[in-house]
Amino acid sequence: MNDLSQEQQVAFQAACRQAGLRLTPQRIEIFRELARAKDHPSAETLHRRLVERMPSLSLDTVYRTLGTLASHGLIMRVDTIESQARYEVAQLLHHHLICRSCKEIFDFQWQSVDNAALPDAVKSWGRVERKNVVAYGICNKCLKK
Amino acid sequence: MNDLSQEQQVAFQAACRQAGLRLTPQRIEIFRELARAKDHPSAETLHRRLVERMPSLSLDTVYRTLGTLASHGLIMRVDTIESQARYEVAQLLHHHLICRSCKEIFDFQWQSVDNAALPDAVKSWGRVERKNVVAYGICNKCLKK
DNA sequence: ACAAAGATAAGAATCATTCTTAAAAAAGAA
DNA sequence: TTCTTTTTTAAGAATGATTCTTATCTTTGT
Repeated sequence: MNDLSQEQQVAFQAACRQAGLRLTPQRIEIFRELARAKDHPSAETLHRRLVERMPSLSLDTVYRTLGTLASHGLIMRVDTIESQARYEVAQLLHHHLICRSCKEIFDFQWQSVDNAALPDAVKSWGRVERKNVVAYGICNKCLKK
Repeated sequence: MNDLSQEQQVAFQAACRQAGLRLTPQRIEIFRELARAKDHPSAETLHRRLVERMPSLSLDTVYRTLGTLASHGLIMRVDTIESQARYEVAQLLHHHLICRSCKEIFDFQWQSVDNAALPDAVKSWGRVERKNVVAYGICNKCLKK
């Protein structure tokens, strides 16, 4: 646990208080595990990892907590065409590259898109809050198989 | 049914043959309905519409057919964070604007992104096949509520 | 028209997620 | 601290979306 995650943890706790969410060991551990994970895990994957440390943690709590945190903007649900929902801690702006074969999700930055204004046709649609690129392809590992 | 959809239909049938997929009335109607729809419908929505014309059509066939056509690239499954899968006919390159409130999906074009090369960091990842922007916000209809 | 392979309908089964309920824990007040 | 109120949790039932199984029917090439 380095300074960054320490800081992230403190920020998380402050954000919970501000949102009127109680700080429970479950929420703290679920957030910590998600922040540490780099693979945009599903509820089930997170639960599998956490049960080692918190044997009584229920899968339902993981689902419920991820939903709660996402609805308060503390974490993000990732856009995918998979059947299982996957999550990530809302980090600095980034985009996703998804392997059609192994489903691994790779984060990348693309500031020219971040800074670009959306086309005029979109202006009359409503209020746009965020925009992300989702690219699909086959990663090198899978290409070699 | 105008010339465009007529043409689209012929192209669909040719693509099925080429892919070794048999041309059944179910597949033809499912594709036709999806091509006509502008709302990126789910399997259930499509089934509801089609049953009027094809009373014996099973929901399972709609699911199966959408899966088959998507795996052959004839249609696309849309990236969303919804629980139901939604589909669209693979049209000319476009992007999506999704309303967080009513879930309506609006298509738009953004050629500067289409033509832009991905950042260098991505080049070593593998083979990228497509890239789409997914923007979230609240549409005007919902803002007025 | 005929055989072989593929596709469909119906319903059972499965997977992912949410709901229900009673018990346990957090936060604020005394 | 202890009490009180309200939230959160665990467990398992329930639901929603999708897929599988099987027997029957169709398409397609001959």
